[in-house]
Amino acid sequence: MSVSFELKSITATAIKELYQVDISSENIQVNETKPEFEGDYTVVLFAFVKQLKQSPDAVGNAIGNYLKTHFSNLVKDFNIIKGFLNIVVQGGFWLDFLNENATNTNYGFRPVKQDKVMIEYSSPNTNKPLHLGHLRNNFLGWSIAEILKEQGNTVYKTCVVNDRGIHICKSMIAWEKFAEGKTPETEGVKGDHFVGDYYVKFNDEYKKQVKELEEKGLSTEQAEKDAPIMVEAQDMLLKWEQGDQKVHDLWATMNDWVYKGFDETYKEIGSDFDKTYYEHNTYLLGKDWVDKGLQSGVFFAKEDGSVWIDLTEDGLDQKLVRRKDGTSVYITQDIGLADLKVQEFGIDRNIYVVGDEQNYHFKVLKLICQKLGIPSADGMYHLSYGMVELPTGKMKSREGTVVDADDLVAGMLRIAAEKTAELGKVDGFEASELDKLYNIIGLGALKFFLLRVDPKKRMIFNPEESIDFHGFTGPFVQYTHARIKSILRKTEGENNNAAISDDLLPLEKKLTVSLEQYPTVISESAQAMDPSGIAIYVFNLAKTFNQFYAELSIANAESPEKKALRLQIATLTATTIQRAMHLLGIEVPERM
RNA sequence: GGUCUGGUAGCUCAGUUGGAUAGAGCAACAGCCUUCUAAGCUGUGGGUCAUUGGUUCGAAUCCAAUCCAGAUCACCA
Repeated sequence: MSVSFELKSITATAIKELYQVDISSENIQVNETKPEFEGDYTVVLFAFVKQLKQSPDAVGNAIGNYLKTHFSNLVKDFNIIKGFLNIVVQGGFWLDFLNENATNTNYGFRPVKQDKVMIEYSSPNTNKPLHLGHLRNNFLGWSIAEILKEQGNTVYKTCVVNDRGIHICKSMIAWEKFAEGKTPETEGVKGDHFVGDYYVKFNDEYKKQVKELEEKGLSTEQAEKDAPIMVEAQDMLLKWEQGDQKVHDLWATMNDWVYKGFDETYKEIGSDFDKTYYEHNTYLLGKDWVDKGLQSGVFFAKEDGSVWIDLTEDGLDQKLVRRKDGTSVYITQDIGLADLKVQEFGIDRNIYVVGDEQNYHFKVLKLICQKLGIPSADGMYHLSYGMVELPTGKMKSREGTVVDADDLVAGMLRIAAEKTAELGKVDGFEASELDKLYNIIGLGALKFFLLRVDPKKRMIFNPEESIDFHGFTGPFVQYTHARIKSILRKTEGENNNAAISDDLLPLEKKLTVSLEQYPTVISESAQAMDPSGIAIYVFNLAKTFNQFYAELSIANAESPEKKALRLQIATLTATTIQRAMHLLGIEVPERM
């Protein structure tokens, strides 16, 4: 149990003993004491002085004295300032903590939950390559999966590939018209980019045709509908749905090109999946649920035969679930897929990492699944994240203003290589080791940049300014780890047991207190489905270590006891950095 | 128009269920490498927490209204 949790609990005990008043420990506020005051943790007294009918000073004194006498193993001393009860934790407590955890290479792993959780993330369309927005999605999904695993859950990562539909047909039509038999192999272009280029070509041609029709006097709306290339794409979609062999062959070929490209990108950025669903296999799911819903009265039919659900009582609108011609809409297959996931994996929780533009959709989906009684419907959660925008506004693939994922990653690796070369600290590295290092640093900077902000907030990325390698960044944290490892290499095998000594110095204390909070940070991040708390935490931990490092010598400490103590602190800091960064999908180097 | 987000330093962002004098990084300026890796450390300047009102011992945080930005409300996916 964490110190702050323990303090809440014993404060509740004290209040009960002293005043015979029950206050739940959750309602007691314990903060870290501000640096300008004496103490480690602070109990905020205002919250219950009214209930106890005494002044903050009186209450604080009573509680402080009670804790000091009855919990002397934890509480050493206290002081009260303006309604804040500052508590000094026994120095021995911190030493015990270090002795127990310093060599624990699994520090932070706490199996407190045993749910089966599915996390759907990435879910690309197969008509164009991945871009910066996908990167945010991929990094978030992967990180949340690791965070939930760290809490003991069993996690299945899944990807739903949107491999059918009008957007694919657009690329296909453009390829038929303009490619003259070219392939990714003949052109030496990555498959997803190759297909994406034809998607762009489609839109160029489409725009041209619309303009021509408009000049002939058609309305914009009519021109958009009548443009020959669009008509051809629609026609191709129809043929695909009818199972036309030639169309299916082309579709399969072009999708394969894209998959190959995606696989490369996923490998590069570290995304992986336990199960991949393809939309061409799932888009017909959910039809039986519409019938069941009609029978049970969850859905209702209108006169024209279309099927709806009325969500007005839930504050939403009426929503269509089956067209009058009997065909499915998008949400129908989501219902079916949600059910399929439960059948195949027996999941308790079903998390979707999808952009916030679909907030409404997922609200509806969850309500429908709950009303239909699909198992685990209550465990459905839309991990909604904000769009990544450019200073000029939204990225638009049709207008070529997207930041391409592969380009961005390549750029990050190049910058990592340049900076590393400038600093010249990696003498003796072999070429393969250097490549590995650039990869660790470049991707570390990128992932940290995207994960350090609250997922639900929109974020702005300026391609003109490269992502930083100093300050609140991945490389800063990685560098701190490398520094520690350098010391640990030199002191390997030395006595690593801190003898009992007097009080810790301020920076020794600050680091230790911070280390002790790590498991709590993980559970808060898991609870909030938000990796940014971990990024902020690990940055602050690294920063504190660097202060410690600048002020105190570890290898040449003033006494053997101090050296042992600081080695413990350094060891646990390295472990914590490594594990916390891993939860963000970021590796840390031994040297850099 | 309805619903939902968001608005904090020049820029990018933190700020736990309301708590002490609102914090980081970047950028700017001034210092620190003969001593464990300077991708580091120390210091300085920088704020009407969008606006107005309310709730109370106390509000960036809760409530209401207003302004601004975005998303969404398709027999599209």
